[in-house]
Amino acid sequence: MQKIKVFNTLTGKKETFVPLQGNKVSIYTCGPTVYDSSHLGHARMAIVWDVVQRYLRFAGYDVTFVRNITDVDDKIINKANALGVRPEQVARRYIFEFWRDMAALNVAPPDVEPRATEFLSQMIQFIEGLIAKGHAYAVDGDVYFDEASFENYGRLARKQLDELRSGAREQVLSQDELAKRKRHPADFALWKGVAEGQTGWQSPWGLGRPGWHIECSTMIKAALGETIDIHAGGEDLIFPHHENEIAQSEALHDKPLARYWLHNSFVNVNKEKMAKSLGNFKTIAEMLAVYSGDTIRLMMLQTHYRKPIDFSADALDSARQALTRLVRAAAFSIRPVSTAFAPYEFDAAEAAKFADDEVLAAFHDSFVTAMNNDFNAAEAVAHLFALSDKVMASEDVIRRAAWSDALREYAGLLGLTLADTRQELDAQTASRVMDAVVAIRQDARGRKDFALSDQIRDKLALAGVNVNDTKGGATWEKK
RNA sequence: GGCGGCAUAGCCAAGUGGUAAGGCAAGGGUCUGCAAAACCUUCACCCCCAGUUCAAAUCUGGGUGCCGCCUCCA
Repeated sequence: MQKIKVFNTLTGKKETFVPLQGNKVSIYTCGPTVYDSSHLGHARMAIVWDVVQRYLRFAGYDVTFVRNITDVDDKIINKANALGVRPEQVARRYIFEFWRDMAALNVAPPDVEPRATEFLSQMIQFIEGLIAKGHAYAVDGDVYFDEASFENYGRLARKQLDELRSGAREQVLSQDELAKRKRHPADFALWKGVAEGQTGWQSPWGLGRPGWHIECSTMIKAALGETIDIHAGGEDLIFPHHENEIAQSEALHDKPLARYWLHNSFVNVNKEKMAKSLGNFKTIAEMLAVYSGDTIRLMMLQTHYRKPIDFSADALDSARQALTRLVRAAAFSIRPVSTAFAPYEFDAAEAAKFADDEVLAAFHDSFVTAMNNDFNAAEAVAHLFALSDKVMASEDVIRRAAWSDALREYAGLLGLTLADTRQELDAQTASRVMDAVVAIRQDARGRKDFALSDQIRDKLALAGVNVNDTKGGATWEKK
């Protein structure tokens, strides 16, 4: 078993990863709120935890990876109201879009993908449990978590409850109604009452909707249990989202929610966080129209996951260029390219063969050493380039193929397909190529070189394209 | 204001005590009708100041600049 070090936000240190039970590893990450298209920031999050999940399986762990879908949310409801459709329709549309984006980025689907709407009764039970233990209180159809009743509040984000007070009070002043209801300004909603006719569910406190944080606590419990190994997400979720999850779950269960808290940094634009609210985002679909999933992934992985990435076309162009070199080297592999949208599995039997080759044994060691150090994919990628150099420089056909196989296998561990698309023409390129051929033929005709122009037309016909000479010039069409 | 983080070549970036991975770009060379690819090759005293140490990009203190969280947010 590999000795993997991970940076734990809870302690602020790198720690040796030890699962709770043997080699079983439970991971939960907060998935998308499906009210709009996903942008590159979401792509980074998905890619980072996809790689972690893949690497842990590679390292021999029996991983259960859970990523939820938040399909109950004010933003979804607002959008549905604006469009005059039902909230489920908004959610469904963006769930499909999210899945499509993930597939294009070769992000393996999670083992379990719970949706908030499937867990309403469990959430209500969870809240009832908190009230019974004196950690929550109901007021006029709302239920709030009583932060003063949970002494560890603020431990993850390193915040003191009294420090929060000043900031929170300003919020509350503008919301008099809330101020009257809450015991402490920083208390957060577990359940929010809504008026008849609005989107909501029946509960002991009347019609209402769950608060944002309770769904994750509830789904973690349902899918993985009361204590999980790894809880991961974007660093902006540390506070208040993850802090509140801890408060809810630990207040109810009296045991740690997660042993390791891992957080990824952002994608920035001009050194500012890419965010919906700032309007500086690029959607995944927009970028996929220009760059391949592999290119986007390589760009993301060349920076360590806890460091911000400044987004730029330059960075993507650079990654595309670099990727081409890996693809060329991987093309010597005789192994099939797998781009199936399926849970990742490392081919251990195949990899065992690599150990007989000293070049590959050394490569394996350096790759694993890099990844064991808090998933340093940037360094691991550097080793891929070193291996691809060896492939390209080798004249031993047998070894070259073996090295290329390994390149593809380990790249796959990082989620890179290295699919060779160098000779796949998109419609636009094909059209330009035809224009070029037709122009050359026109030149030949201009010189009355009919032997050449007829040869071009015949060969194109064999290739499935008819050229038609008209008064306005030559046109072409597929047969 | 409180808390946390970052500062490495033209650009991006890894590296937590022993004298700087990798990618992009650029220059030289081999090959080549030309070009591309490939191969060989060149390119950094690590923001500033002080300190600890035989030894610091790496540790400590101070400074400067930038970012994130404290409100929805990956």
